[in-house]
Amino acid sequence: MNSSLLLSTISRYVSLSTEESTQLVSALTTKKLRRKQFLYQEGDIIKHAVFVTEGCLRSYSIDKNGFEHILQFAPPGWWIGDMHSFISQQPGILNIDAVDDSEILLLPKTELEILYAAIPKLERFFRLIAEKALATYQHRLIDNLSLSAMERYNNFCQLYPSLIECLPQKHVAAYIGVTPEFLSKMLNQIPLKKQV
Amino acid sequence: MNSSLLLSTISRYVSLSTEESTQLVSALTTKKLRRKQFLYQEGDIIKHAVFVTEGCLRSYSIDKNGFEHILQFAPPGWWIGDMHSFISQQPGILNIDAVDDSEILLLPKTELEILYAAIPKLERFFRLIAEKALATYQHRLIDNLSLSAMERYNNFCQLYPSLIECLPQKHVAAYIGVTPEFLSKMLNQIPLKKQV
DNA sequence: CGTCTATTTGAATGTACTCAAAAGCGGTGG
DNA sequence: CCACCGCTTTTGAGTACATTCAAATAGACG
Repeated sequence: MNSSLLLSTISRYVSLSTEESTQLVSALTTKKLRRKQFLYQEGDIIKHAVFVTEGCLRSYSIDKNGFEHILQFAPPGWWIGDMHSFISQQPGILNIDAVDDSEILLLPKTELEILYAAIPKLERFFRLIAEKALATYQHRLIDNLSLSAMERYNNFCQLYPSLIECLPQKHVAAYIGVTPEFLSKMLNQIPLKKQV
Repeated sequence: MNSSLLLSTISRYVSLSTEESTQLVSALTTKKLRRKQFLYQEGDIIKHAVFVTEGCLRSYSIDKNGFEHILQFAPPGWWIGDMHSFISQQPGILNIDAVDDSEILLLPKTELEILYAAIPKLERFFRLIAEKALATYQHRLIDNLSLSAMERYNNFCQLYPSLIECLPQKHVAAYIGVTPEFLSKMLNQIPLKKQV
């Protein structure tokens, strides 16, 4: 199983002993996902913490008009999930699927609770990454409230340069909060404006 | 010191022994804030976890055009802060001030680190509230991406019924992401539309 | 009362959306 | 290898939602 990426990620925050690492890894299962394959759909209860080792997943909601709004992309090394469903064990509002063929590690919530008791450092790790994710969402919300569509696009390109190359434009649009048509016009009208 | 609200809040997540509670409380300091008084300004480094016991604080950023965008209101029982600055100890982008005359508890980050080592249950508590806050931000972001201004306003009224009564309308506008003028028109044009 | 801030109102403007249709592009099967 | 299919992107015209700027009105507080 390809758990080395997970262990090296954890080691940037806390240092686990060999036994602790082994205990953690033994709680994991691997899963491969085909492009466009669902991992979770709206209404599901999230039973696992999900860590991406290959490919790319995304989480998104579908509004009452049928439009997708993307909350997060998860390339290798990232966690992804519907946090509300995960902590409350109630049906979630997010869909999670694979943008590319992907491989993920699944850590059952029930196992995680046991590991927290056995390995306090693991609880610290999840506290730290929850805090970091919280900071990221705070900034994203501020950006959505204060920046124009073009500024949000530029921001996205700066923050996720590797993603911009591999994502269909409509996914970028659904992340920054505009329609695919508008993003297309916005990007193609830059040269026109400069020529005038 | 009025730490009972903090202790009862914590007890909803983990149960601390009397000694542990005492140890925590001894790390706290109290501070009173007058209406409109700053606790932190953009560029400050957040050195404390801040818990509100009375009144109401808010965190917000000011964009390049001088407009305020409110990230959070914190009535009694809530934590507030610029998480990125708190965890990285770099200058923050948020302003935090008192909406009403308020009283807060300050827990220095340095003390908190010590407490984490001494009281694992406290680390669990902060993990749990970080995860809960994360879930809240995920939903808020989805709402901002998918709902109209009117729907975001109704949402706000439902989620924070006690706040709506005591906040100036322009703060509500700065939270849901519209101009004060537009919120005013929106609220006053409902009856007009219904009369026609 | 007077001052300061918040709210309301109006007209003009702008940003982004809707709907429709065409063009591009990648994969698949004949 | 080409033809076709489905999906993405582009383009255009018309529209809607929200902003800007300005000015009037209302409220709060010393």
